[in-house]
Amino acid sequence: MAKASNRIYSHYTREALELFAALIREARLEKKMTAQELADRSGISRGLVQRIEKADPSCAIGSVFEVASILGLVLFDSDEHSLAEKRALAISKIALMPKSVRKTKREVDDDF
Amino acid sequence: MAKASNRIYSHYTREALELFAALIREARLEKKMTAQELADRSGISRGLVQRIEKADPSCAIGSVFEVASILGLVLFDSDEHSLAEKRALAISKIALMPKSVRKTKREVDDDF
DNA sequence: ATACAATGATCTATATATGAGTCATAAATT
DNA sequence: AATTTATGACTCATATATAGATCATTGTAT
Repeated sequence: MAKASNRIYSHYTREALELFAALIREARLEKKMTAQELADRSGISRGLVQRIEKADPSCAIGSVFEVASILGLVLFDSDEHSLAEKRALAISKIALMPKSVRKTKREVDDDF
Repeated sequence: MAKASNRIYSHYTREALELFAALIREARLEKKMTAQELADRSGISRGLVQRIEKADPSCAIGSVFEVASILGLVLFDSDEHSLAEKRALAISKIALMPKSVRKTKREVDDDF
């Protein structure tokens, strides 16, 4: 068996994973697609689709996003900006920031 | 080397991955956290943080979400409903749907 | 200008995710 | 009610992601 990997995840992470999994399964059923079909179209195995729909944290993020994409799920809630725009925006913002973080003696980071 | 896995991903998937990666790096720099620090707090290695920030599709989704969670990134844009609420909603919706998809002779699924 | 710490890149070894089956059960259509 | 397909659960073999180094370089701060 896959041994379930005894890693620990935050509550938030688990819930996000479970929501994502539920959205995927919901979309698949809505589109009346079998797990096998979805697997084929996504270029992965049926077993992996099953694990994705069970919110297995060890699945490759690329596979999960691809499945979501095939199902037409909207990632990162595109409201005003498109996905590409948001990406470009974030990247240009990063360009303006210090490229590496320097730990001075100034205690831990207290930015709140 | 990791051999980069020659899998193919949709354009949408790639952009989503890159946006996610950018948001993570941006948040880390904003919080003045070193890659090592983020790795420690997330329970992963620095190398993995690097790959995540480079939008490597093969990273485990659990690790990526955990990193995002540590950085306080909001997954699935919680507007009206909380993450948990959305999850519960999706799950109860699934419960009302047919549990398995049946392929009749009625051509492929033409739902558009 | 110098020092030092963080990053990026790369390598190796090990753990483990994934694909490819199989089987039993559940559930949808007839 | 009977049939047949999709699903869920499991096993095994193999590919590969990950941790854990090290080293060169870049960037920050003094």
